[in-house]
Amino acid sequence: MFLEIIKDKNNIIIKNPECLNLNFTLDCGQAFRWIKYNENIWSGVVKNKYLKLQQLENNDIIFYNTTEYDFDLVWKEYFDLDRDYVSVLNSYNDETLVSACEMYKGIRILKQDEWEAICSFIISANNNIPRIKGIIERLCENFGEKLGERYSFPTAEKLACLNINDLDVLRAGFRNKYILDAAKKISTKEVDIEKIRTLDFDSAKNELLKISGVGEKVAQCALLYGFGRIEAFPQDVWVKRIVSELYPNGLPDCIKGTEGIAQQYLFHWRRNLDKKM
DNA sequence: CGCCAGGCTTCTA
DNA sequence: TAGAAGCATGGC
Repeated sequence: MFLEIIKDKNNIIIKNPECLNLNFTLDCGQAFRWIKYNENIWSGVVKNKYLKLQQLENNDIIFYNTTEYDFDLVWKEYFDLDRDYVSVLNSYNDETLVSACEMYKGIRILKQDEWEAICSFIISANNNIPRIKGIIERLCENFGEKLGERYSFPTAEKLACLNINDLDVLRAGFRNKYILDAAKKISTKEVDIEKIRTLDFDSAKNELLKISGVGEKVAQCALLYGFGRIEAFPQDVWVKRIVSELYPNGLPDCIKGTEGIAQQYLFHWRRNLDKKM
């Protein structure tokens, strides 16, 4: 998309970006590490980069203490800024989906670190979002590196060296053994992230399914949020609800190829629907 | 207190 | 191959 980027002292500012709303994007259940302070200021850590950013009333987004180099190398990809979301959303002609996109325009699919996405969505299994965030925060505080005011996501190599009971501090219950299995298989490249990047969708998914604790849904999430495969369509209980209520005979044709984006709008819309009732 | 959560593995028929 | 049970923990 067209971006007007301004350097302001140590900050980078995107002027009025099209289809990028931080409050929606950073808190719609795709990434679990963003913390909101007052004044629409958010802090997070991505790939060993601590970031504080803010969206102003006029829609501008300020990346605090960010170099152009880091913006181009890290944040452009992370916020999926090269994708034309306006065209994608305009291509949807399903009534519910159009309505969801109008209400929540500005959600983008974040391109997260692959390992972090795999591990995070293993933790997400049969869990709720507030608790997922807590477990992941404890994972980072206990086993990550201090970065600014936050901690990095621990590497698979770091976690692979731990004993199962070292993970008790997470209070993640039965998921501890899955986290450890994932860390071991990723760090030894028995499941090879670099290779997965090159594979077609089904082969990539089958690689991820070798990890204990990774089933169909977690694999789809890892592919969507970690590997940037926007054709993935993870179905949690909410999306299953949507499919059975609205699309019992199949998904609308208009989402073909961008299922993951449609899924995110529908997911957010459906969850907030229940909250408001 | 009971139901449920961005599910998975294992057991059973 | 399909369906149910069991799982840890805690949000609401």
